[in-house]
Amino acid sequence: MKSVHPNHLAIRRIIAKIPRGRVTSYGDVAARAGLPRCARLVGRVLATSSEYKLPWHRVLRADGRLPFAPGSAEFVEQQQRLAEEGVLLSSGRVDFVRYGWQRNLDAELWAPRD
DNA sequence: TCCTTGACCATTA
DNA sequence: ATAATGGCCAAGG
Repeated sequence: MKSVHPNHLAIRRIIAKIPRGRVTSYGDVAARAGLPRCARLVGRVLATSSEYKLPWHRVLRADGRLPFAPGSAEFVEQQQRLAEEGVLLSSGRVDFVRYGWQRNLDAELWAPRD
C-alpha cells in the first residue's frame, strides 16, 4: 500500500477545481488547500501526480511566468495547453488580472452587473 | 536520524 | 531590476 498524504490530497482537490481558461499560482493553491506559505509543496505534488490527470498547466508562478525554463519541452507544452484555452503570454507572462482564477471568485461573490 | 533538494513565495537590501 | 534569506513540507540518499 502506498501511503497517501492528506496535504497532497487537499492540494490535488484544489487544482482539479481551477476552471478552464483560468490560471492561479502555486501559493494560491496552497492557501486554498489550507496550507499557506507551502507553495513548494504544491510544486512537489504536481511533479509526482501525473497519474491523476490534473489541469497542471493552469498553475503558474506568482509573477505570471511558467515554472519551466523557456524553450524546454515542458514550457512549450504548457504554453500550448494554455493557448488552447485562450490563455496567452505577453512578455513571457500570463496576466493574472485578465486570466486569474480570483477574477471568477470576485464575480461570484460580488455579483457584477454587466 | 541528518542532510539536501525542489514545477515556490514574500520580504528585504 | 537582481540577489539573498527564511519559511514550508515531503522524498530520497
